[in-house]
Amino acid sequence: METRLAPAPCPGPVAEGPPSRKRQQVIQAAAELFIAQGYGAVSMDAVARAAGVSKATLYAHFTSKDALFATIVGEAARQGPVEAAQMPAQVENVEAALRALGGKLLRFLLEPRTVAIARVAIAESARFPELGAAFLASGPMAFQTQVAIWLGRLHAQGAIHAPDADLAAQHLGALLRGTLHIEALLTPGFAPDEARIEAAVQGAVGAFLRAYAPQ
Amino acid sequence: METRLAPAPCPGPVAEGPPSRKRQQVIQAAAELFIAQGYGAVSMDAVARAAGVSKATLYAHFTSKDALFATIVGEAARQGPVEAAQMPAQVENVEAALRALGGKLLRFLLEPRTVAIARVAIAESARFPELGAAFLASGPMAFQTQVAIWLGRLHAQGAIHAPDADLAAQHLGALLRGTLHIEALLTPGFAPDEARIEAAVQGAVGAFLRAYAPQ
DNA sequence: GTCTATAGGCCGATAGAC
DNA sequence: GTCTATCGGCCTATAGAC
Repeated sequence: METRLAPAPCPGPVAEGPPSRKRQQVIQAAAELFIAQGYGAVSMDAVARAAGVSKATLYAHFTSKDALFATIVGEAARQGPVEAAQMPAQVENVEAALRALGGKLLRFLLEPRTVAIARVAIAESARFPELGAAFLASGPMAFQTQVAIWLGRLHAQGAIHAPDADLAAQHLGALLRGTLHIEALLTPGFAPDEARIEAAVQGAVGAFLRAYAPQ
Repeated sequence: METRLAPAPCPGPVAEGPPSRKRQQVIQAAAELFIAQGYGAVSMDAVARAAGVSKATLYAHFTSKDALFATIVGEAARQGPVEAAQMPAQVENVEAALRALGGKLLRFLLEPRTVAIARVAIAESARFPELGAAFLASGPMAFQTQVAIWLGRLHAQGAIHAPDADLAAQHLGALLRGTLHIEALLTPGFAPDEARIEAAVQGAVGAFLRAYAPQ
């Protein structure tokens, strides 16, 4: 539900193994490898080598390659896209606020790391269903829920006309993603220039405001 | 590497090797396996077994697993989503026409086979860049180009107001996809009920028409 | 062209010393 | 906890008979 509003209330270790130094090395190295190359292309040997530990140490901390992968991607998905500060309760200029939010979202979605994580999550969601669900819930859905609340507030203020705030949030997100998102997912090294991003944001916000203008 | 760029005009041998019976068996079996399970999870043994041939025969027709995979997915991507017949030159009821088109597109995008192909293409686009590009060009982009032409015609007729038909087509597609597409990609076995699909189409077309109404 | 049989290598996971 | 060394298996790809 909430992305990154407050630090976790329970700071203790959660699942398996203490947060030792080698364990952190493993997690960081594995994250880089899995995100960059995907599940199948990364061997436990490669993880061990990159982390500077032996394979036996690897298996002392994670019971299997699957478990390691699930841990890595699960944590990576929990990095929320936009902070709540991006959606102020009171706005004087709706268009400017939407453009700021849209620019933040779209730029986040197109970051190479974000794209790589999404690609891995989509690729392995068939093998790890709970992983796909977790990514969906803590990523796109969490963001959309926040936006829906915000748009509902704007509607109550009369700044926009969106009786169904959930649908409006879905439409806003969809318009912003446009085709850039799928292009990025299918094109390794995709990096649109700033002008195209800004144009996409402007076009999306324009269409959204025409569709959801007050009266 | 033997990616096919242009669709074969008619029957007849295409790339390498004659279209023998065993070859067709291999292609069909490999397509099913790759689409269902992805590149890494499918072994050449499994393909040979499913096709009812030996591995040696496999390698007699395809030089490597990579080449076989590229052939399969390249052909799968070429199955266009919507025929041009779905976009008549003259429309009396714009909303009804958009709903028909949108329903067709969304239902196609959510078909299990379509989702599986998209998932595989996204998953392996890092390893096979030309594959991602081919999928993008012959899938989403081809459809969007057709829609843009159609919307441009509607604009000229005064049925809608879309001075930038390309942008309008992008927005229409985005609104239709909404969150259903990404949900399907991340959720194995995702099957939204008809009511939800119809509601999504109706909401998307409604928003599109408000944003692109003539005056 | 198609088969059987196998080469040769890399992978995930473990045993046992320290 | 961490290491070195290794096992058993499955993988891609090939050799040679027919």
